[in-house]
Amino acid sequence: MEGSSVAGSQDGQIASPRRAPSQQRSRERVERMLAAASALIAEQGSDAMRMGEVAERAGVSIGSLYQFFADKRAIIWALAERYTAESQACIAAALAQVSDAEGLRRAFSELVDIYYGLFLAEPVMRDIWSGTQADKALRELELADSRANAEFLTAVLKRLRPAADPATLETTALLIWQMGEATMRLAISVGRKEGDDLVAAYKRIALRELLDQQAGPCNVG
Amino acid sequence: MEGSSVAGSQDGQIASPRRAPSQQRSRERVERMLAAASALIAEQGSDAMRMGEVAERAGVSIGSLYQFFADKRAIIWALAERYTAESQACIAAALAQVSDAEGLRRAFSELVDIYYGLFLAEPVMRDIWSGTQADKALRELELADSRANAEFLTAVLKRLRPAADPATLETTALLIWQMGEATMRLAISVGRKEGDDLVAAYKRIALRELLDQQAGPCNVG
DNA sequence: TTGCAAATGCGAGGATTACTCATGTTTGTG
DNA sequence: CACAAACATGAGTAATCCTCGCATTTGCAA
Repeated sequence: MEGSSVAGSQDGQIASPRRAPSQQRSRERVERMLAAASALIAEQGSDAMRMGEVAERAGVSIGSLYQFFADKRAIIWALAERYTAESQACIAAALAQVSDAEGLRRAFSELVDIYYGLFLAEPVMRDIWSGTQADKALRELELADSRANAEFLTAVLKRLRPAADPATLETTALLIWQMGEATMRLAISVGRKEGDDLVAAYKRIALRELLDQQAGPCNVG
Repeated sequence: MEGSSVAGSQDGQIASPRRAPSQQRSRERVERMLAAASALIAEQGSDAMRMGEVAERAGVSIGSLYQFFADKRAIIWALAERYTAESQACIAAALAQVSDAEGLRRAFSELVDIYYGLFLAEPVMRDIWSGTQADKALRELELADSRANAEFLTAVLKRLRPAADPATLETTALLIWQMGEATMRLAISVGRKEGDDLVAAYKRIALRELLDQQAGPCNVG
């Protein structure tokens, strides 16, 4: 977010932070490193990605790699940050204009489709979010990302239902969002057809909840 | 499931399988290995668990460890299998007797509470299911487990709604279940109070869907 | 231009760790 | 008791992440 394309890593203990590239030359090299890492993750998964291979493919030495990234996770983190920033902007744009129930229905449906497409199309994002995150820091980034995304949903709900309890709306939005991500993960790990069905079912369930917020269950006794 | 408490591992390539303990002595040693691994995972997480430390704490040599477990993941796999078997039995028992809507409501609610309690109380299960699964095989085990659990839910739904499309019921059950697991993961990674709220909200959403299966959205459009 | 400090680049080597294997020991069984 | 199979051992191997001292390039002020 704040111009930090390079990160030190953390897992409770702080690893030595790294220099941010200040020259044009090194900025380009860092880009090549990230591109190489992205390609390797797409091919083999982040777990099988080797730092030496990243360096080789980027045309730099292993030492240069570690000049800008504190450790292996820092590279994955940097890539993840890019995706989250990108998708957050997309989500904010989709939900910003919503002012009524029908608008929410359309925007949410479209949003889910876009997200689903992203999951299907981006091997790197898929890998990073799909369980290869043996990493506390990454999980926390994911949680922060979920919260930020849910925030947009909360804002819409508050506009549509000003009388409702704000805390409840926040909980609902976070849950709906988290459920959506779980659905995506499930959907991409099963066949395409079953995945589509699952996403459609999620849409239905989520929309029912989002649009019918104030009512209790319908015909349950 | 079939008396196999010891597993070889796989990730596409099959690692050399290991001997199953046939003597009383070795069965006890294998138990000590699993207990040691469980304790270490509870303390530090499976990622930080060191094979040498497992062996040391179990009072066996590193060689003996590898006599019964093909690799590190095989130990985690074995522990995970125990938990899934245990929880599947629990779920089957809870849902077997359900024959009407009110019964489903009670059984499902109780089930979610039990599962939530399990997540909160079992550091090992939490660690294994909560993202430290940098492992394709484990994710597949989790998916198989989800399917098996959802199967019980599907069976109930089919009993309650014999007229409904079976494929739709299956999709719904799987999705509801996966959403539940996602909710648990989220709930244990936020504070206790927020976690409880999330679980409660999940219960409400899931039950609305489970009990109101055949109807469309209530007052939408 | 020149001098110099800071930034960048390099890769052999240190450190860690999962896992193997040759060898010795124990157990069940005819 | 003999003997094969199961079990136990731990030093050694291989793979990999990351460090560190030193060489080179860049920006900039004198």
